[in-house]
Amino acid sequence: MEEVKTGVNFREMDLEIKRFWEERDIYRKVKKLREHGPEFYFVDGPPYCSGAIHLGTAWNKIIKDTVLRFKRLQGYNVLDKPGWDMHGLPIEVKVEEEFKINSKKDIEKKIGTERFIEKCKEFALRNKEVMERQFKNLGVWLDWENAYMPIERDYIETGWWTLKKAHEKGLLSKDLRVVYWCPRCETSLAEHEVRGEYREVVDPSIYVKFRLKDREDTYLIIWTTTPWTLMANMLVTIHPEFNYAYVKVTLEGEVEEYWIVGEPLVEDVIEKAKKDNKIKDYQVVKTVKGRELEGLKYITPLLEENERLREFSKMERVHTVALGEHVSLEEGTGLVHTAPGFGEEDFEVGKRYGVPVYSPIDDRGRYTEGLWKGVFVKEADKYIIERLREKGLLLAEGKIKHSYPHCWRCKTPLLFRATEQWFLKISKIKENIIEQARSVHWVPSWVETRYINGVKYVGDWNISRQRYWGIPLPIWVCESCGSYEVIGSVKELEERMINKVDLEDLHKPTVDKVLLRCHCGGVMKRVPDVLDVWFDSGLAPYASMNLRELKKADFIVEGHDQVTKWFYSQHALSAILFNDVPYKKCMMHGFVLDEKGNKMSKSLGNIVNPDDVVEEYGADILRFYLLSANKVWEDIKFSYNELKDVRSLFNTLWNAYAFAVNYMVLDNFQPREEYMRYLRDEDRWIISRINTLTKEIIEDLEIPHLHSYTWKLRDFILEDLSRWYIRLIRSRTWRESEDPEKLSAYQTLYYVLMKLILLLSPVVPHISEKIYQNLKTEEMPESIFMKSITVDEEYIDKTLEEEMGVVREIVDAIMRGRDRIKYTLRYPLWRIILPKSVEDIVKKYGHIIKEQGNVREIEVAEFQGSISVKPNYRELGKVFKSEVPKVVEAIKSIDPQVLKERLEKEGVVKVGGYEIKPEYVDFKVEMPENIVGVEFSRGSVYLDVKLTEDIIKEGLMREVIRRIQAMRKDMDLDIEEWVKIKMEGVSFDRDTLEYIEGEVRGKFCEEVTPDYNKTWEIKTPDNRRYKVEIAIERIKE
RNA sequence: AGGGCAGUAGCUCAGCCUGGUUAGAGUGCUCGGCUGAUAACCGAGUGGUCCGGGGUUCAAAUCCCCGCUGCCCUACCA
Repeated sequence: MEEVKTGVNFREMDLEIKRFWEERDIYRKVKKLREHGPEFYFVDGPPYCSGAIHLGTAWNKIIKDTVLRFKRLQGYNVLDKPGWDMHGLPIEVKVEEEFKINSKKDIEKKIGTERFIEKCKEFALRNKEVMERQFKNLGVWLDWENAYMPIERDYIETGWWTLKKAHEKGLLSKDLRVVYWCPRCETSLAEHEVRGEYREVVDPSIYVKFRLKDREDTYLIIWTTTPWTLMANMLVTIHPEFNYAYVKVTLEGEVEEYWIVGEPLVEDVIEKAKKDNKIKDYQVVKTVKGRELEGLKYITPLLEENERLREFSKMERVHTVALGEHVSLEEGTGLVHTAPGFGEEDFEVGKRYGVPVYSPIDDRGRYTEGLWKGVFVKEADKYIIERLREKGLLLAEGKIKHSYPHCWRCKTPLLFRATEQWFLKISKIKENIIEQARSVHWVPSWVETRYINGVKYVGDWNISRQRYWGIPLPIWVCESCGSYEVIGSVKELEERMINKVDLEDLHKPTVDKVLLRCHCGGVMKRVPDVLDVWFDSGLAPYASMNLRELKKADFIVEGHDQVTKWFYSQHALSAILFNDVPYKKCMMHGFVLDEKGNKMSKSLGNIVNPDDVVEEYGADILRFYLLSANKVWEDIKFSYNELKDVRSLFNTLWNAYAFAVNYMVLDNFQPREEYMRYLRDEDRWIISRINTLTKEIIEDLEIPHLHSYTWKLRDFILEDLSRWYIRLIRSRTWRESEDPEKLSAYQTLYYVLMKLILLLSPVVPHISEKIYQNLKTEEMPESIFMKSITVDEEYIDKTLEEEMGVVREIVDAIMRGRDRIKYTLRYPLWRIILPKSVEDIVKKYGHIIKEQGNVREIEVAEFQGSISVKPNYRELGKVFKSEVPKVVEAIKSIDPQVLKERLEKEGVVKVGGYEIKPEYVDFKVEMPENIVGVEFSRGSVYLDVKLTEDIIKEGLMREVIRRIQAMRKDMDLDIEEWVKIKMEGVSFDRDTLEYIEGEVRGKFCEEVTPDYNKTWEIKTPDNRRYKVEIAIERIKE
């Protein structure tokens, strides 16, 4: 053990400890040590290689590191591969920026796919390095050298294997589907790319009349915000269960028409129509259920403008009324214009009715047919509106502000367009997924609801992307017969390929070159698509280990944005392959927001860089802060003030540790079991406390409830250790070197600190290791992380813990009372009176109360005074329910003193017809004004102040000691340094002087050559004033 | 629009599951005290429409319903 300086710099310490771990290869040694322990399989949700971590990703890894360090302390062999998300559009975009290009055409024509891919790879790897360094700076111990990377051959192969399996199970399909399409980037976008990209836009809002084919005066009224989709209208969908009204409308010139509108919306529609139409009168003439209208044939309004629509209308079910549950009566007319080529729900309805999926636009969003061929569809809106007006089919026109998806890259409003894509048919196994989700241990538990609700709404998973940087789809299509095959491994591919391609790397464009022979004799070429990046990370549970079987993760944890993303994507794949969920326990954490609760973002300029925080405070302070600022599933408002609170907490810990060690060093203390024989009550108390704490913390970390874990540690450090235990043993530490009571205090401190730092080590690994390195003996393991976390049950004494709690309350009450009457701690209290309820406690721990409260006598007696009664509502409520107020009235109607005595004698007392039992009431002694009484949980403490000469003298003595000590401190003397003191203005007897000398390490002399002198004013409680001059001289060697 | 979570002191948060009459802690501010581990600590004061409105109950921060606000997720409601 070596002496410890206070005023610690946690950042310097954490760098020192990181060096220590590095030089001694501690991480590997710890892994090795736990090699044969029970396995704990952790799967890291891979962060995207964007180039820099933020506080949220820092928090994420700190949670993981803390939990895993704890599992290791429990002896588990933790599988702890980190992972990286490396493919995908975000990196492609960055690389496009580097090349100063921005279209697919440029990639293929100007740069070349090969060079482009090469650059993406470089970019991902470079970012990975930067982020890895940042994670390491936080003290995160993961198996960085063996991290999983989806760009590696094995990983890609696992992806192929997965798809092949899915195919074999009939869960892979090629379908025409409506997808998001960016007309500027000329590509489809994935659902997740659209998330968070909804913005408010103003669109046209029009009501259109669709005339029925067989009745010239009857119209279906529809509402739409995308007039351009009318060019592909196929159906009008209505709800089968809703009521639809035939409204007889009388227009200018006595023209009568019938409008079919959802019944509750009639007035609404008429109101809207009034603006552009002279409606003289209207009347609902008939109401029918939606299903009765099914099959009605109508004339689509843009029939003349699009040749193709005319062809389609000859088909039986085209341009008829269809039924759909998705129709609502919230807005519009209750009738929905349906264009299967331009909308997901429309597509579904269209499929059910077997009408063509008609999507007459090109990659850039321009019509490929019809009157406005070549015009960008949004541009065509106004022409269409005009045309409808001319044709008399426009009922009303307006604007609507609503949220609409945009391209996250170029901010262009997206279109919906039917294209051919590859899908995993989640719809077929959705019920299984939901069922499996119920077997997961979710933290917090309501994530289950959220997850399941999320899954309920997901459709089939579109896994194909018309992009470059991703796992290539292992699907080859025959150019002659159109059949396709899914390849499950590199070996299989090599066996099948009919040309010669080096398959070292499996990305585009390499695999694109591979040709296979079809059974029909034709040549098969790979589909050009790559996989959605969410497929990459979804593979992680087995691909990270290169497995071909399910290995359920014991634990995963990610932010709340991942509930419907990674929690789902990996489950979906495992459900397809193994019919099971790939994790047992799944925890969700929140986001880190700025101080005001805003999201941290570049545009707001409020981003806090974790590296900067670590640089200023050290990694441990940030770690503890992030795990204690809130419950893990709630968001954290990042605050430097709270970070400072954490720093001061660890300052306190450090000072407690320095206090202990410095005295131990001074006395050359060596820890020994045998000193445990001399334990005093307070020692046994804190030893019990630390073991209770250990037990509770193990439970908290098992869940894991990291907030209770850190909160309990904080309370222990501040309340139990620093503010109480050290205060109690202070006097024992000044004793001479061989005093067993001092040694037992040291032994206790040693034991407690060792246990404490072990509990702290998962969250503050550097500080704990630093303390451990100084406290450890030769025989102990090289690093704190090689130790095991255990509870010494035999030291737990619950009664002692409770009783000590009461002792502390009493002492605190004494302090409060003293404060109230301005009677300082330096003057002894002649006597205090405590109630009978704490008689045992006084008997056992009276000495502590006396010492801490500076009390001479404790008397145990019931204070005689007027009594008041307080009803115990909880108890009364149980018995009397609604009678409670009457019972309370009855209780209050009799003299409390009488009630108390009778209850004591008779047990049960009848008042006003109610039986009153002792547990129904509490009695309280009212204190007269002139008595100093202070309440605590078991009654009151009464302070009896009597100023005798003797008491004043003792107080004066303490006044003097305190001042000399203050002067020593001013002089910056070492604790053991001796001084000469000259004192004038107050006198003491010989014994007192000697006592003072002992307390302050000084000798009173007649003459000194002062190094420091000072005059003090002392006022005693009996209002005597002393002017005391004190001069101190250092004694030099 | 639907789902989940949150709303309590100037600020950060406990308490709510399991209802009990004086709603807590830390921090901030004011005043006082203590101190040879502590830029620490202790005490007093300051500070609350427990988001709003209904309901259940003898009793609601707590349970129920309806709203409002914020965050996340889902969503082309045409």
